[in-house]
This record gives sequence, C-alpha cells and structure tokens, in this order.
Amino acid sequence: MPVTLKDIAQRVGVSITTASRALGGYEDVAETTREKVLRAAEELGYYPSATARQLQKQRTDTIGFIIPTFGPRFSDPYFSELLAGIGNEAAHHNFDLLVSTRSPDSSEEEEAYRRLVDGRRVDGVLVVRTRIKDPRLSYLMQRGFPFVAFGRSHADNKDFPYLDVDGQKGLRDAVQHLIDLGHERIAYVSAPRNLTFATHRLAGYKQALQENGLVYDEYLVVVGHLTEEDGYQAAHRLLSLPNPPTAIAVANDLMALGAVRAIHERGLDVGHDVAITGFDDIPLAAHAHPPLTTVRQPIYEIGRRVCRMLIQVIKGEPLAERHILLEPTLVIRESSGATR
Amino acid sequence: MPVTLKDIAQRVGVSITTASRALGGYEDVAETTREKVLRAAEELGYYPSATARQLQKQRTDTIGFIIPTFGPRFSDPYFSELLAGIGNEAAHHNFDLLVSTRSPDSSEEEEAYRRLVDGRRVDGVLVVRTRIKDPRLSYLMQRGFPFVAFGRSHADNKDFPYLDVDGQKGLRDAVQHLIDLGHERIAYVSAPRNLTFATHRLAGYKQALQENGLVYDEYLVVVGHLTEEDGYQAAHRLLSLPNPPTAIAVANDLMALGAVRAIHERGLDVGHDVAITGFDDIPLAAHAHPPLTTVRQPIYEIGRRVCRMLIQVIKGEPLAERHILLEPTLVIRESSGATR
DNA sequence: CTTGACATCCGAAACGTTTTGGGTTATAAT
DNA sequence: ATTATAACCCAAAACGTTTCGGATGTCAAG
Repeated sequence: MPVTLKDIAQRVGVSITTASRALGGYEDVAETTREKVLRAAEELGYYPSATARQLQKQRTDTIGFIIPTFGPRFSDPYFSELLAGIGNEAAHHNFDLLVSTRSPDSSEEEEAYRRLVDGRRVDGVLVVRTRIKDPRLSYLMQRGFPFVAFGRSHADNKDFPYLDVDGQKGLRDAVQHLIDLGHERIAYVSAPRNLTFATHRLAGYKQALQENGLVYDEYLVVVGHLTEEDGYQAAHRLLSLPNPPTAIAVANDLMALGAVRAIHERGLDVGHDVAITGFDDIPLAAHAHPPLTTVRQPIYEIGRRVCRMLIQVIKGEPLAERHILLEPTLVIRESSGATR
Repeated sequence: MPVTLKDIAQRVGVSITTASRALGGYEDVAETTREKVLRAAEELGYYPSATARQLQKQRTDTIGFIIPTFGPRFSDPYFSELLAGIGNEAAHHNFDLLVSTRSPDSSEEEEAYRRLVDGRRVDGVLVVRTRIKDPRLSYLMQRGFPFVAFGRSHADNKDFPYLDVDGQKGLRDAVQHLIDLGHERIAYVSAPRNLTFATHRLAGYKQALQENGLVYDEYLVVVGHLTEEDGYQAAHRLLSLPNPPTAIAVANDLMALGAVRAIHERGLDVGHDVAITGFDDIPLAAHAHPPLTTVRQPIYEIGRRVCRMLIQVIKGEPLAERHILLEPTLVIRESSGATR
C-alpha cells in the first residue's frame, strides 16, 4: 500500500493538516516540526497521490490530444513531430498528455472527446486538422471547455483561439515556383474537401494559375487522403491522362513521396520529366530521393506553441494573440527540377 | 459547474446513494425511481467525474508510455506505429494512454516514471527499447508495479513479463541473404551497445559470418543512434574505407534509409553497387527508392499485444505466456539487389 | 494582571464517487 | 398478532488531499 499523509502524521505525531502544510512549505509550521515531517516523508518514501490532489484542486494538470487518423494506424511522421512538440512543451509546464487516435467524424471520436471533457479527465484539449464544419469545435465551445485549435474553421462563426499556417500563400508560392520553371500544365493533388486547410491550399493553387494567366482545369485536380499510397495512386492517375501534366503540386509531403514513387515506377525522372512539390517539410522530405521541394511549416515548433497557448487558456491568462497565422516558406530542393 | 450526483439526487428527491445505485444498475432500486434518476441524469447532462471515481476505486484505468528518444523530436515512424497499436488496444479496453517522450537514461526520464508510478497516475506502464542494465526495470520491479516490456534485459536476472522479437535470427537471415547473393565483404551498422536488441542483432550478424566461414572485421561495424542522419553518416564512413564493403546490413530501417541516401549521393546504385538491408519494415520501407529489403517485425501488432498483456497484468489475470519471442521474417525487396 | 500579538497547531469540511451495513415499510407466512 | 421476508432506501465511511476557520499557548507590552 502506498504511503499517505496519514502515515506521516501518525509517525511524527502531528495532524494530517500539519503534515500537509509542512510539506507544502507554509509558514505556520515550526521549523523543527517541518524537519521531522520532511524526514518521515523521506524515510517512508512518500509521494502525493495525483488523483486525490486532482479531486481537491479540481484540475488534472493534463491536456488531451486526440489524433484524427484514417484507419487504425498512423505512420504519418507529421503527427509524430507534432506530438513530440506538444509533449515536450506540456512536460515543461508540468502537464501530462493524454493521447488517443480516432478516425475523424466517427462516433468513436465523439465518445473520446466526451470521455476526456465531460469526464473531466483533462483541463483542456488540442484540436488538430480542423474541418470546415467541425463538430469537435461546436462541442467544445458549447461546453465552454478550454481548447486551442491548430487550424481555422467556419464553426458557427464563433471565435476561438487558433494557430494556423497560411496554406494559400504556401501553395501559391509552390505553384509560382513551378511556373517560373516554365511549367504550364500543373496538376494538384488535394486533400479531402472537408478539411479546412484543403480549401486554402486549393485556393492558393488557383490563385497562382490565375495570376499567371493559366486556365484552371478540373481534371488536373485529384483528391487523396494524405497517405503515401493515395499520393502514389493520384500521380498514376494524372500521368495516365491523355494530356498529362509536367508538374504536380501536392497538398502534403507524404502524398508527394507517393507521387515520387509512382513517377519512378513509370521510368520517368522526378524533377526533369515531372516536377513535384510537397507541403509540410517533414524530416523525410530532405532525405527523400530526390530531396523534395516543399512548403515548410515548422511542425515541431507549432506543437510547442499550440500547447503553450492551451496552457495559458487553461490558466486563464490572456493570450497575446488569439489568432495566429504563420507564413510558411518555400524550400527548394531537387524534386522540382530547379537545380538542374 | 459540472453536474454531480448530488444535483441529481436533489432534483429527484432521493439520496446520493440511491442515485449512484440507480445509475450503476443495482437491483435494489425501484423501477420507477431508477427511471426518474435516469431521466434527471439525462436532462442535467450528468457525466461522472473520472477523478472522483479513480480516488474511490483506487485505479485510474490509464496506462503510461514513456517514449525514449534521443533529442527532443522523434520522427521515427517506428514509434508512431507502436503508439497507434498501444493506443487502439488500450481504447478497446476502455483504458486511457498517458504519453511522454524523454531521452533515455536521463534524470528527466527517471522523474517521469516517478511521476506516473509513485504519483499513481497510471495503473501500469509499458517499457520499450529495453537496455542491458535498465534502471526503469529495476525501479518498477522494486516497486512491484505492473509493467510489460517490449524487449528483454539482464535486469538483476529477475523475472518480468516481456515480448521480444528474435533479433539474432533476424539479422542472421538478412546477412545470410546477402551472402547468398555473393557478398563477402558485409558491413554492419549497429545500434548503441547498451540497448539489449543491439547485442542480439550483432550476434546474428556474427553468427551468419561464422556459419559461412567469413571473418569478422571490426572495422566493418559502426554504431549509429538509430536516426536517418546517423545511417547516412555511417554509410559514408564505411564506403570511404580503403577496402569498402559491397553490402551493408543495418540495425533499423531509418538508418538504412540514411545509408541509401549516402549511396545515392556517391553516385552508386543501391542494390547493384552496394546492397542494403534494414530491420523493422516500417511503412516507408516498402515505399523507399529502391524498396528496402528488411527484416519485418509487426510493430503495430506488437503494440497491441504488449498493451493487452499489460492490461491482463493490471487486472491480475494470469498471462498465457510471460515471455514471448516472436520470429521476424525477411522481406526481400530491391535494395539488396536480389531482384536483378 | 490583562491584553494583544504571534507562532503553532488542528478539526472539520470539501472535492465526487462507491460501498458498507443497516433501516424502514409493506407484504406474506405462521 | 407475531414474525419472517422482500423491496426499497439511505447515512456514513472511505479514498487522499487541501483549505478554512479557529484553538491553544507563549510572550511582550501595557
């Protein structure tokens, strides 16, 4: 059985209150008593019960993070990076991290949020990969529960704290880069339409075309579920077109990597025969073959920052900025053919 | 303020006990009362406090998982897979998952374990990437705290439940495969020596050499920290040797991917000029360029299985097998040059 | 000798559940 | 009329903390 305050109190011959206050560093306990309590705690190996403390203080010092994944597995390095950022920042503030993975818009996802929020298992949650109509946000706002989102949303036009990356600018830059390299037939592998960022990035694609007087061809836009496999399929489909593109902008790196594989498989040269750009700059992007031209968003840092914002919200501290829009930067490597 | 049993009791006009028992499905409450309680709970939006329950039941229905990472970030898809497996299995048993990342053998790691274990934040922990002398295992065994390890250890020769993959056989198979392809000068990129699995895999490498009458050359063995970058460095070092190897077996896929990059960079052809094998079969291995010949361990499944074992231990159920040794299988793809 | 101030301590309540061990009432059996 | 039985209910304790509001004792000042 674990050691409790009661055990210490008994051994020293003081009340539980005094034991608690001695450990807590309060002023109204005699120095000699404090020492005795401290020694007893040491000898008995006392460590306070997190649960009891949580019940009394009405807070858990824990934040929740439910990762939205299609299918059970998530090999997406994007989430690993994000998780690492969030976890380290949380630890730095002495917060714990409760993690689950659920498929988006499923009843399991809804239950998982209830479990954390209504069950008061956590003090706040992080919502990532926001959707255009996002039930998670409506739920949290309706409950008045502390949260911060990575990504914007149209949720009821209500105001909530978020951090996002300007995907429109990101994709505009990527496509402009391809155009500068002389491409005119540029395809786009998009993300599922219900994801907010999909809209923005698609808008950036269209914007770049328009600014350069290129026509938008809907056959050149296909949608993938952000997995390597979907990127692979998408590229094959695009390259089988009667009039195939010479460049493909892709909505995220993982799919871009899949596209690269498809191109190789067709005996084509990435960067020469077909140019590719990605989005995210996951660690693997720099190490791909060829290295991937991509739009960089500092995922690890974003994780830390979003987590820091959430902790501020939980503590009731005012946020310097409730809405943050980060500018991504284009990272030019070989897959777009710029270095040839 | 959240709704409590008290609120329900008050509204219905019964005691807290009765409210609790009505919700709990006990037999000794009248059907009409139960209905009233249920309705009130529904109307008020009652959801029991996890913390209060935990305190009373003296269990948290939570398991802890501290990911050992060098450096703050972890882009290792290996852990994503594992985490997904663990998380899904945990959810399936209505357990939560508390996650942190800490560098191995650091004081932060030790603190993190204390926090979870001594603070009784979790009912059990999962220990992965065991070390030869593993303070985590000693600590947990000394506390008598429920845990299951992924990996063996020499910890005090004491008995503890674990699941492991036969790395010796895995590496032996990989190297035998390279030998069968005609290679005689085979290098090995090993893992840090304090990791248990490093010893086993190295033993497998040596075993294969010996069984085929090849001499062990210590200059052909270099150590990396399991990152892509270290694999890249290691391959460069090996290929700069006066008498460079024609094949490199690597202790894990991520480093193997780095080695592939180094080989490309030197203008050499992976599989033809230099053969490469990895270990793990992370999702990216199949999608690498060229696809990676590797030793497959079913990481996602292992995560589920280890988690299931832990939950059994927590519940006090007997384990069918306390020590599980899985046989990995060689997956032959192009990087070893077998298909040419 | 009284008063006030100060230093030290502690009982009890509170946090929100579950569980234990009755208690009450009505009904059925004797 | 008494007793046993069953059906239903609840007060109180317990889980392990923290905190509120005194209580007690000592000592110096008046």
